[in-house]
Amino acid sequence: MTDAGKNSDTNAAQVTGKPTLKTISKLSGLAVPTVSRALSDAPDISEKTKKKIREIAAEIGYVPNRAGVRLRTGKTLVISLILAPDSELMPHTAQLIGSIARALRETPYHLNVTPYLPDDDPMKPIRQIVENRLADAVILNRTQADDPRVAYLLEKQFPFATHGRTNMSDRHAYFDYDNAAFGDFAVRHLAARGRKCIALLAPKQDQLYATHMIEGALTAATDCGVSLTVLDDVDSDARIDEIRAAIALRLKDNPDVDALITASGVAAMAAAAGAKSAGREVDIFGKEATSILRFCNPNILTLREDAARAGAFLAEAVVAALNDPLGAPKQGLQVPSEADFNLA
Amino acid sequence: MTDAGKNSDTNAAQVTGKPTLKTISKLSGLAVPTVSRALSDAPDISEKTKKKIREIAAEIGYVPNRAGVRLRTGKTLVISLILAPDSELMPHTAQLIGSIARALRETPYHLNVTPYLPDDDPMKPIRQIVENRLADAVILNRTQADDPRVAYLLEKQFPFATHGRTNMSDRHAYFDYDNAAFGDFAVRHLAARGRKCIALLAPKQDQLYATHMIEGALTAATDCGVSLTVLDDVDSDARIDEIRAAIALRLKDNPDVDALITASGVAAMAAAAGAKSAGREVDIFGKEATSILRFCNPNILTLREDAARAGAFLAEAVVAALNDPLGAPKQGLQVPSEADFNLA
DNA sequence: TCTAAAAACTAAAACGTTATAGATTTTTCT
DNA sequence: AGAAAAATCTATAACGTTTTAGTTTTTAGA
Repeated sequence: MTDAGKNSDTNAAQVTGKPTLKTISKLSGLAVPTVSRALSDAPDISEKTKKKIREIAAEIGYVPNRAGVRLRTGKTLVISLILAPDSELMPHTAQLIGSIARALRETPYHLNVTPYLPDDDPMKPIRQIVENRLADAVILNRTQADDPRVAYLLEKQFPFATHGRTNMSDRHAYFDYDNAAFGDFAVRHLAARGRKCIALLAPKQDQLYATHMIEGALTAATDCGVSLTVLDDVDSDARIDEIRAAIALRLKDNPDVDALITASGVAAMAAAAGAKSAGREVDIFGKEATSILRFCNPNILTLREDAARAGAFLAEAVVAALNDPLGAPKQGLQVPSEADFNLA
Repeated sequence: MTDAGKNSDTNAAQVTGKPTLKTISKLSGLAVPTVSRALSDAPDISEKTKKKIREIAAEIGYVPNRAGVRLRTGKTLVISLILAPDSELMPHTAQLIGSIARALRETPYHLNVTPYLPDDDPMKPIRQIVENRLADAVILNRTQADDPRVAYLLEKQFPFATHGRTNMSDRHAYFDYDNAAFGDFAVRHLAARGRKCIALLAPKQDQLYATHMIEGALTAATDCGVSLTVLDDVDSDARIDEIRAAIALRLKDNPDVDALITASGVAAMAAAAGAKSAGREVDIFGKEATSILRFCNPNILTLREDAARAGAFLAEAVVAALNDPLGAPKQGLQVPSEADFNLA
């Protein structure tokens, strides 16, 4: 066979440099497309050939060139995490990022990070990614109930998953915490400690998690026969002293309040300080905080959110959406168990 | 000219889809390489042509295809941030990531995140990136004094920057905090408050920042006439109660200690709790903590580390290393000013 | 005005991959 | 044994870019 002869001529040569399909082609005497199809387990390649090629590939440590794949297929092999400005300041975000990236190691996808500034149009990075095909899918790490980015991605049929639900959640993959259960648990726990007048600090914005939290807290309050007031949350972007002062003010305006539920760890700490400076003894129940809050005074009860689990789930969900665009979107909810609470 | 004629024939056609050099070529009647060279401002293209091509490119919103560039040039246009397992748990890491990525928006580079697990070989991700050319440069976010990754990258002449100095720092770009100045300031401040017997919790490992911290603290202590003891830091991977207990134990073993300096915010909080549970009144000075620590009891004095500045610097430093591999590596040090301290 | 040099442009090739269509070999069936 | 069918493999082309080595045009020089 002239072919085999021609190939074996060049066998010895050119084994330096990063191995490519061409390298395997030369070493095996098979054509480049055959090698490609063998490695992708195509049906029209014999088992014997596949085995041989896989062995050579393993031996020389062949790794597909991403640029080649990308150019040919149009896939970027990149998943982009859209980082909202305020989430950079949340202690769990690094863990979320790390766990997404770690889960993606099992896949061909790499994680890239796309942040934007408070003044930026949140749609801009999304549009750039979709229009210029900078990624195959995106993960949104904080969403609003009516998130225009979600609407856009759904319209464009661009694969994505969100951290936090939206009004369109039945149509997309997400991971969220069961904030209704949190509100419920917090109220019941505080009621069991003898608290009668509980205030919940809820953000003004269009945030679904606050809605859920309030729902859960309200029904539990009715159930337990305690009162529940919803107060405007303090501006978490403000300076820390201002937060404390704002909370002290709310407590003065509501003299009967003997317990506070907050949506964030920072707010919880500020609440603790605000309560102290107002000379009030209140229980504080905070969400989304690190366990170090236990060391605060007054004690802060917290719900531990499992960012690592969220990240792993989001990675799997978004890869599932890529592999099966028509399948049902993966949806996960962390229902808090007793063990997730750091109680005093 | 047959050429112009041929091109104008197809002018109207094929303006759909993502614009490429070919699109501009057709619209302008110039060859693809001419367009390419015009856009990269090559010397052998006339100004008139350049202007024309740039206008068309802007009008149709041309963005170079990354896969094409990547395949042809071998550059990935990616910078990879190596995320150490423990840094995922540090509150500043998300901000570091965000600020690196934001700074890179001014460049053609994208940021991707490569985490590894405590059990993983730290060299593995680095080797993969270098050998398979998964990125053009890396940023290491925590380094040891004798970091094998740094040695490897130097040997391979692979561009990188580190967050934290090493023993080889004169040969690579880095950003670090001036921990000697921190140690100095902490001791002087505590001495000024009347403390006489200060303990510093330092990690056992091969960490240069601890060495610097101790150096600064020791000279200041001699200067101020107070005593300084260096104690083994507690294992920050341990459960939070264990950290607290470990600190209480150290305080019992050192009955004269009336102030503690810690290297991390978590340690500072644990120290506060440990001191309280040991019934001791000590001042605590912690580094690398969020300002919420101010609300703790006992009060914690902290040095604010500017993660955003670190990230922006690292991004610039690594891009500079890419653009000028032979130039002097960019090195930055955050020298703490009075304003960086959150004092009680 | 003619030639040499400089300026401006183009043709061809290549990076590594995969899809399509076609070619060859082997197997199966009569 | 011969033809049809199935199995296996290959040649070609293309994705979008840039580099190299030309080719053509313009300018400069005599």
